[in-house]
Amino acid sequence: MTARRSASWEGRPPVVFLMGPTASGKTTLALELACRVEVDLISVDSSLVYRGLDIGSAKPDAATLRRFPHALIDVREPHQTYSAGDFAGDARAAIKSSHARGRLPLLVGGTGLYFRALERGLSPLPAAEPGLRKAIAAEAATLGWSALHARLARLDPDAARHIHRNDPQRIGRALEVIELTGRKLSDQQRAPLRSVRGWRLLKLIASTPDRAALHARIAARLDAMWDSGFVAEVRKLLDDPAIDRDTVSMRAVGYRQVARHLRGDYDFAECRRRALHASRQLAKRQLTWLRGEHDAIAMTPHDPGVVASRVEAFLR
RNA sequence: GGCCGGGUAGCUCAGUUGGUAGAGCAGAGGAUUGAAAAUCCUCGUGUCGGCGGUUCGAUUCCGUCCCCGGCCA
Repeated sequence: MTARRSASWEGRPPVVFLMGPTASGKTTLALELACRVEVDLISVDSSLVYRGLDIGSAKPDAATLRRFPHALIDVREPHQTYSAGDFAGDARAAIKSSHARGRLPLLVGGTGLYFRALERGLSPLPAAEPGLRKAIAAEAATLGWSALHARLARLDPDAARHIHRNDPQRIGRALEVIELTGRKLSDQQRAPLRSVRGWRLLKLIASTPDRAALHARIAARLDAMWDSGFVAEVRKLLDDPAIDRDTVSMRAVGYRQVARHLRGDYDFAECRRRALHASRQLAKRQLTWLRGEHDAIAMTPHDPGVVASRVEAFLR
């Protein structure tokens, strides 16, 4: 409809975020928006980055992606890792190139940390170092995580105060950063975040009428996944010797439960039950992130015309 | 219709030798700095099926009625 093209955006170029919990209909809404406004779609989703995670991640199908190309989908092999830091860099580059072509970047997804890392920036910390991470995990296996938390309390009392003693992931990361930099994590996090916001930002949330409606959508979508061959997809991924159940991509909701079912930990009925539960818990955590987005506007996903005019008004 | 079990949190159940009750699961709220679909933290008042009786006090004992199983007819 409105073909809005200019050689470049003068002043602060616009960016739109479309956030929402799993199964909220945000992808459909983004596609409908893309039919009405000229946008460049950029995915903000920690699972869609992996090639081969298609059915269980609710990735748009190949035909849809050809018609509506998305940046940051299928940018890693399933045995590799991707991080918030990777995302912040990649997304910034994608936004920049979109602006250079005079277009509107539309970031759509449900990964709260990725949105935050992009909007507010990250402290300048080193990336994960797989060997060191493995060494710390091995140490924890013999000494116990409480011993490592105690060590953190010696090396960086402030960080230890903020990290719960039962939180192995954050204890490990803190020790990793201290080891890699020779400095306290808490000191490095105190430095102001270098947020690179040179844009005007419109934040939209795809919401459902209530929690029960979201739960119903989650259940229906999961059923459709089983019918589309989700189990076979996971079996094929696990055939790759580089992939096992500790692989980051296999910890995603649904994939983890199916992998355990395929290993014989429980039957398919139990697998379905657990996958449904995990999906609902994910949605709940996503909603917690979204409640913190005070400057975002909630939209019902079923009203693409309204959303489009909202975006048009923002561009004007 | 008779006999035997049950009826306690959304679900499955425990328990109170009579002093108005607690686990698991489900669910909810929160945290979130390179694994984030990850990793953690916190949260349990419910006519103890209804009505009566005994008792200072009944969810607990007694009676009766209702409901759900099982067996017998």
